Amino acid sequence: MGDTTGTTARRRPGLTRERVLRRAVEIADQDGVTALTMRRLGDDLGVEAMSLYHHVRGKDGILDGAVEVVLDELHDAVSRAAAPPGEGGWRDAIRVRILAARTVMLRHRWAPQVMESRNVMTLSAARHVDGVVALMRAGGLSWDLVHHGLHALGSRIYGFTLELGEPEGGDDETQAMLSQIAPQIPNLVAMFMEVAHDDPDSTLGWCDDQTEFEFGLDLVLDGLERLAAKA
Amino acid sequence: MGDTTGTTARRRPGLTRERVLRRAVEIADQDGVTALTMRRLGDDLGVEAMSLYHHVRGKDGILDGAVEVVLDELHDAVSRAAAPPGEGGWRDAIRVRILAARTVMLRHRWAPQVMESRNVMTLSAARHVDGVVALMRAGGLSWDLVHHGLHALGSRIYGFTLELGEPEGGDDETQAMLSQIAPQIPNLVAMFMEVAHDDPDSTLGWCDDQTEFEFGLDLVLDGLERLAAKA
DNA sequence: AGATAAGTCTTACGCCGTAAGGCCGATCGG
DNA sequence: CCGATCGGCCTTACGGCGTAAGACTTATCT
Repeated sequence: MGDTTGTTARRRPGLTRERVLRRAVEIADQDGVTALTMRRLGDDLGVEAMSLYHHVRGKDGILDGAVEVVLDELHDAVSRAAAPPGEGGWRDAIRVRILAARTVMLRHRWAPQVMESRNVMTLSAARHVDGVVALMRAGGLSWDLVHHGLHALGSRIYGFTLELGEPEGGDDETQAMLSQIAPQIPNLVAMFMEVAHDDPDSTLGWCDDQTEFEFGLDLVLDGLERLAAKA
Repeated sequence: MGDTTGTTARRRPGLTRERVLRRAVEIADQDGVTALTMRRLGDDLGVEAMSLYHHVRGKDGILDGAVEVVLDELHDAVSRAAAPPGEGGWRDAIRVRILAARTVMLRHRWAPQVMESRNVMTLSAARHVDGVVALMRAGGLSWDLVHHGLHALGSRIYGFTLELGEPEGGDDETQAMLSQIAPQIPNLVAMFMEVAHDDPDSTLGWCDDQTEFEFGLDLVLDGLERLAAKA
């Protein structure tokens, strides 16, 4: 009380929560989230690891903060991409928002993992979801349908779906083992052959992430739209 | 060569890969995957941590193996649940399989996290997917639609979807903060109020996982069915 | 009986997150 | 102007992690 100047700071910090978190995101972007270590982060900032604790709650605080940075970035991207209200249907409006969110997530490949591994329902996350909810409501969906719809979208609402077990058939060993077990999964093999045939110039990694993401997204949005129309 | 008895074992092991992995799963089930550590696992088996390395590739091998155990369990459950072929549509047949898979995942809450965090495309996983592919093909879906369908299902095919940020509004602090930011997420708040009103006896955790899982699953399966019919 | 080799244990290293406390220097009350 | 105050940073240390290296133990085979 009686804080005349409005600041009680006795010394100007060389470090800042912002600076710490921004560098944390950079490290995770460049070298993966496992490289994001208190000592490494301190080194990168020209500081001892323990000094970080004056600006951040600890490792968990850094992870939370890094996600927060990404979500802010997501918010910006979504805001820029959002069409003025009242143009087109709710379905396409949501589609645009989510695809904008996805462009951010693609810049921070570690973020999905981290977000899934902890309870991320911060203000920035909630505001993004809130925006989608608003569009659904404006489109005439019932609260109940909105609720189920959010669950159906799942993490897709943030622009990502964690993918299990891409083929990854690079090295000879993998190839050999694959041909070993191929008889036990004939349908999968047939599918690979067929789809690879359609798109010859891709020996591996032949699944187009963007296409598959949009396919799944549209499947869900179409389903919701149909349920909304039926009601 | 010339191994007359068929076994070269010089000494009966007190440990076994199977015993190690089974205990690993039990630890993860009981105390979470962070409690699954080499020393802890060794202790539980009455053995030093380093002894485990003669039966398992290391920590990664244990994690992979534990997932493998779960996937085998999943395979059993799915096999038992699978209707004899030719009964009913492919859609419902797949639905039954996936819901059976889900019962297994609910017994091993750590498994989704671990499965997402590494490339799980082992034989048991592949066979499960292969079975779903077979049903889709029998139902007349094109290879292309099958492929997209797998992506759309995502990890739901294994019976789980990782959920982001359940409300979790237990303690007073959370409640206070929530009422603080409520004005910034009016639509979400309205939805919570409405849905909570429909189901009064649930102050929190009011999202029925099973219901939501099935809703999302049906949304995807319905979408695929419609696309298949249109072709 | 001696050799062999698998199974287990011992020791040790370099990481990790962080608790506890000391030092420095900018700011403020007098 | 000066000494108290306290925020910012550093030092040291602890316990836990995964695992490399190698010694010991013991069941089996020749």
